[in-house]
Amino acid sequence: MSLKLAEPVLNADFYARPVVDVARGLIGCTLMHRGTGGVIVETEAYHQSESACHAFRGPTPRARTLFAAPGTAYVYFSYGVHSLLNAVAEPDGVGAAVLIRALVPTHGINEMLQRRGRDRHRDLCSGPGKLTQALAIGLDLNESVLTGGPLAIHEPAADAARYEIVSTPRIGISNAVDLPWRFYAEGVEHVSRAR
DNA sequence: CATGGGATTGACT
DNA sequence: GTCAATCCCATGC
Repeated sequence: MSLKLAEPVLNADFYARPVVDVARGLIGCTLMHRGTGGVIVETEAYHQSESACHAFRGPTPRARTLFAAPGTAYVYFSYGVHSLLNAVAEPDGVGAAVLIRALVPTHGINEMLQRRGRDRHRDLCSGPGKLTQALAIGLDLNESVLTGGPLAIHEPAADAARYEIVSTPRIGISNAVDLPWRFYAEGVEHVSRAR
């Protein structure tokens, strides 16, 4: 298996756009970390202007990363159990990011199955905490660059399937529940399931 | 400094 | 359907 994908890594210009556009644009792209990865099929947008975003109260120690340069990885720890991965968007100084919520596993599947301790493909990366476990993405990668580091997101292949993108309210939040800022690829089995 | 909650998941009733 | 796990960090005194 090759270590690198043929498709180019998304650059800072891709991320330096309105966060909702970036969230839609990331559907179909491939997230890779050291030989493991998959195609992004579910995302959510967060922006400092709305109260569900960690950046809503300004650049606190945790939220500081959200204000970093576009294409920075924002990784934080949730429920004392899971790391969650976001891609920082919008120009430098604006607090906004896209939460990566689900992948179709494509690379290093055996390794990911081992890390997850389960044998069902469908459960490998079908949630924000699952995919970080499968790809071994931890807090050490917070503030790392997605545009030229071990963690990277690649453009879709030219012959990749074109997904129909559906938008819904975001999952698991108690503020700004009305905004339809969750995006997923319609009909894909690896999208996170409603509880 | 003490306290409370959370962009979740898996196990169990 | 219900609940515990488990820790970072935001908030308030």
